Amino acid sequence: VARTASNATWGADGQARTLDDLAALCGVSRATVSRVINGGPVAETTRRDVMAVLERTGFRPNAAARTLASGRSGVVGVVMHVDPHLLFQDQYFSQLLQGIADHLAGEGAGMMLWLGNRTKAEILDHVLGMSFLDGVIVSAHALVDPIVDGLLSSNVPTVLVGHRRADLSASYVDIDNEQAADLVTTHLISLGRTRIGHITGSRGTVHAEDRVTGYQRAMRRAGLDADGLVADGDFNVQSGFTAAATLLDRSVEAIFCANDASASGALEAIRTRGLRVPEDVALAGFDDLELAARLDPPLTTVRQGVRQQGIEAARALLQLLQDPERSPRRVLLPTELVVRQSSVGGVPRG
Amino acid sequence: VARTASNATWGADGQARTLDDLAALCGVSRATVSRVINGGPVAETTRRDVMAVLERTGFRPNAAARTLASGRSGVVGVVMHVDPHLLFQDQYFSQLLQGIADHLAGEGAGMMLWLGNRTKAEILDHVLGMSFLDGVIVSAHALVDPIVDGLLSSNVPTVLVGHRRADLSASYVDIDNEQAADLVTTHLISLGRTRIGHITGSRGTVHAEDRVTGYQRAMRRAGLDADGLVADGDFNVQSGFTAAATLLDRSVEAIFCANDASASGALEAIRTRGLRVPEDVALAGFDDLELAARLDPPLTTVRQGVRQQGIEAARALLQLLQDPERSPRRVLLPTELVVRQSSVGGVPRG
DNA sequence: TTGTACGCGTTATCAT
DNA sequence: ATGATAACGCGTACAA
Repeated sequence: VARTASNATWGADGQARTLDDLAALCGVSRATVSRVINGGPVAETTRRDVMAVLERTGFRPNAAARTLASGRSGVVGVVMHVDPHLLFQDQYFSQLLQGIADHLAGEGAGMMLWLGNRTKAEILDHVLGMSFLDGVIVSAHALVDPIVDGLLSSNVPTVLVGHRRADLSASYVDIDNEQAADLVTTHLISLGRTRIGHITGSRGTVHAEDRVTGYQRAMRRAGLDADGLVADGDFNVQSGFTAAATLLDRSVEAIFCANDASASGALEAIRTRGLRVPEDVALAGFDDLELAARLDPPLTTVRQGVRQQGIEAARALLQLLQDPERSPRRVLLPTELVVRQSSVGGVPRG
Repeated sequence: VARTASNATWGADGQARTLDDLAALCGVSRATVSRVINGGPVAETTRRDVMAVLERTGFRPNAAARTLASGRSGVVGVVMHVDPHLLFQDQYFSQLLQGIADHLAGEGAGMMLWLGNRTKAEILDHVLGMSFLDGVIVSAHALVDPIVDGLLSSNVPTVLVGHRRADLSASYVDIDNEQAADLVTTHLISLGRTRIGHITGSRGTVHAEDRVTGYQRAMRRAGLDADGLVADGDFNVQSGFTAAATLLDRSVEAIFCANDASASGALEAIRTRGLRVPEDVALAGFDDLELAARLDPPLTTVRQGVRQQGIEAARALLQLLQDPERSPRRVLLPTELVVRQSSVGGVPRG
């Protein structure tokens, strides 16, 4: 490579590799070329000339140098630290990821991704090590999570998907899990069932705990007893099957599952006992992923726009980056009860 | 912020922000601190002292500056440009992604991800714009793909997952689709069936075309007629249902589907006609994702270690980066015929 | 409108 | 073993 005083270099093919190369090629200063690239004030004729050379050489600015000089990389981190078995078993995280990726790509932002294949401490360290990141989106589902804590106490702009009580001053996108769970439970109660069980999600996650709380609230309000009618699951199909068996032993007439996947497991368990849905046992899930409508019978559930949550999280982060002085963004997305045949499809009981 | 001649800065909290800060704090030169961080030759006592300050301040080197100076970022790109509907509908891409992410994380490498939410031209441009990437892994499934072409003709170290005839000189990880398809088809033939149909994957993809070729090869070798017994699908459940209906009209006795998802659709179509699997129609898929073993009856299929392909792709890329002079890495992973009840489970026919 | 010159925070080379 | 000092390639005040 040849090198001049102002660090211009040419590759073997004669292509321009640095701003100085183009400056020399165009007979202008490096600053002018930089202005053409970044949309600064440049005479129209000059711009035209430089653009031509730019096209011809296929020049690409060095991203690292650009980041170092400007302090921005155009790249955000996305952290979804989830048990691998849970990660893509249903479409929850896929949809979340797609929503985020869609919006970021649409805005021209890049995305670094961390999935749950290391310890939380390692991931936090790695993410913070990527100091060029403009910001981070992190799934905040666990009640105690060093990654979330670490990011929030760092100076990296951060948006949570989900939130804990302690995260009230952070930026986040979430739904009102408690309210939604109350709604489904109340729906099941309105069918005339009294022994209504609940299959929880993974204990220790915000989603699971809030949905339990919502379920209990609805039961209490209706004067119904929820004791012994809560069986722990972990958002998984298999756990739904197992937990449902427990509840069926206690002769429940309805089951509200913390998500659609566990509801599909519960459905299987009910069938296995020779019971009918919804005649003998009414069933409801949570999420309204594709799966729900395809079950037989189609599943009553709570629709939460998971993909939309991803989009909103990305949007919130980019807004935060654009205007760092702005106060935290907090987005609470609406949910909707979707009534299908798993709760009201059969012949009414009473 | 305070600033000395050698660009040392302190944040409001007194934390060290640059190497020069630590140098000043330790009473050594910036070079020495750098050596401590990167494992250069340093006196044991000095190292201990610097390490202590390093811990205390929680110092993190600026990644952009490091990349600019060293020419390496420790970040690789992963491009999976796929139709959103196909992306996470079955677990193929999830598993691939997880394999890649696992290995990269294990080796301490970062990962930038591009999914298929922009045009190929836009994605290629964006990826090449991230000039700090040490290398790229790209899914090469389409027969014509500007992303793959662009990356291969760039000077970015690239590993393909899948490959076309034209990519023989590139680095790639793949399986022998033609051979595997031949194997399944031959298995169905060995059951005594003669009218064996094939539901293709998305035409224009390497996987789909190679599997058609393998199917045809097996049929020809057995002296069987494949004319009119090939129905186009697109790797999707729905397409499997539709294509199977077509084939059933032509009274096939067996169907080989290009993947498990379309096989599950075909299964549904067969059932809808009141036919039995495998007594009336034997069925086989491709991939052996979780889905396959869970179908009723469990699906005969070809096991390809999708997750393993991801791991191997990541491994190949990292090897390439470690030793750039090395010749291209080409990995052809084995496949395995997994015989389940969808082909041999019922009462034999003849 | 354009050019000059400095700064971004490292790594790496070369003396010492 | 350690310390100057020169890259690395770009952004951007400031001056012209």
